[in-house]
Amino acid sequence: MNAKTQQRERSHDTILASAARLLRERGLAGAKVADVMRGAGLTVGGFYAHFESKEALLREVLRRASLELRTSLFAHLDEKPAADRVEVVLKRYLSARHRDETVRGCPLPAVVGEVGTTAPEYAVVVEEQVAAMVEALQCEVPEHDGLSKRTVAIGLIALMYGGLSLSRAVVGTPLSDEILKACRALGTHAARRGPSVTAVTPDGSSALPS
Amino acid sequence: MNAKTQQRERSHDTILASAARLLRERGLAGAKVADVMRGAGLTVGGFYAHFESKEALLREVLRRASLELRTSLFAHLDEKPAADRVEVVLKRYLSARHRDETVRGCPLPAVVGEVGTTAPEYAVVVEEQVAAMVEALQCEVPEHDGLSKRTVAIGLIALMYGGLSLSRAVVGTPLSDEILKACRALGTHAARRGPSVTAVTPDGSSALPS
DNA sequence: TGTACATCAGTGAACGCGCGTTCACTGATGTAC
DNA sequence: TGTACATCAGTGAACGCGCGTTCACTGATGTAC
Repeated sequence: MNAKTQQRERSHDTILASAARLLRERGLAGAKVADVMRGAGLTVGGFYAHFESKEALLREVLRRASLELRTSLFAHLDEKPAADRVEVVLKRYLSARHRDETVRGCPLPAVVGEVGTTAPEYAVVVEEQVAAMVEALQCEVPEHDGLSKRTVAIGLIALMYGGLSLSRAVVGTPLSDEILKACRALGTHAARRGPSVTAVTPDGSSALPS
Repeated sequence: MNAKTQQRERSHDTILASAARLLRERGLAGAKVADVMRGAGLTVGGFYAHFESKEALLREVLRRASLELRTSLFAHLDEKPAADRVEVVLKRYLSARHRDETVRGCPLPAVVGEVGTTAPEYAVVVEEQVAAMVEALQCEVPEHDGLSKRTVAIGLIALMYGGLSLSRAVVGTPLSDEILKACRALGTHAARRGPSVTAVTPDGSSALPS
């Protein structure tokens, strides 16, 4: 292992780290090559010795950031009772800390809108990463009378992603915290065993709404 | 009313309509002034006789598009039984049609990500419009044992926005339809009356999960 | 009613700026003898 | 070990392109007499 080769690998990693930060903070279009390199303590010109293109870099960064998120989101879940695990994930994802630490955490809020509009070239990567999230989360969903675990997992991911995105968009207003709180509550409620409509009241009458 | 004045107003409206289409299809940065004017059958140069800036135009468009969405989303709800109304709204918002008709419908999926990252100057408008959606939806939420109507409304909006956005980002894959379906199901379930955990089974034993 | 002038919606080219990408060059590190 | 040459990570300026905005101009419509 050369000093040269070592330097090269170190730079490569620094660029990836800088790009990951900027991608989450500013999105695909906002993560500019010159800024990424500046963030890595380098100059623009050197970029193309490390990555084929901006697109190739961001694809790689998306994969890594997404894996990182799953790791931290599902960390130490085995220490929690099975019935609480979804709630723990909801609390972690829909926390004020996760909202405010734009530099870390979930890359989706900064990316999904662009992929649906001007950057469809990242659709495959996003699909892979959302699918991976679904796979991971559905293992933690408790038995549910009305809905499949996969259905609950997908719905919760949409709720979490939507809540965090909206909360970030209106950050600074009271609505921002309210969104996080409401999504945690609704998510926790929705993941419960239920469907409450088929439940029966203690006196034996049906609780079905008219 | 002059022919000149009439022409001016017609152009103004055409520009707004063209911008509304492009904003939903390509987002804030993607709705380029030249394209908006071309879409209105005009040329770039004339734009600044109608609007102070691109930002002023898009602000106006966001307000209008958002109002339009609420109107169509809550239309004819009085014809449905009160208990079904939330489900109707969920079905309308989370439909394949709404996903595919990018040119109409909800402007949020194309906009929220940018507002949270590179376009915070639209945060106030977005906050207003999300708040208006919450106000409108909470009136349709049925009584709920565990959660306030407002909490349910906010959660459902995050779920709908998140589901539609993700579904659009992965459009073309099987996951896209699956997301819409799962969000409809989870949303319908979550808006139901009970917290199911306090329900009691017919034989009188508690249904509380261990 | 006709004529001369004023108004103004819209045109199209240009300006300034920022971006992704390329490329000739530099200088430190590595290699051959 | 020392010397001459090769390699290659990184530099910084330039290229081509696209964007928001400006502005001198055009020509149809409106107004005054």
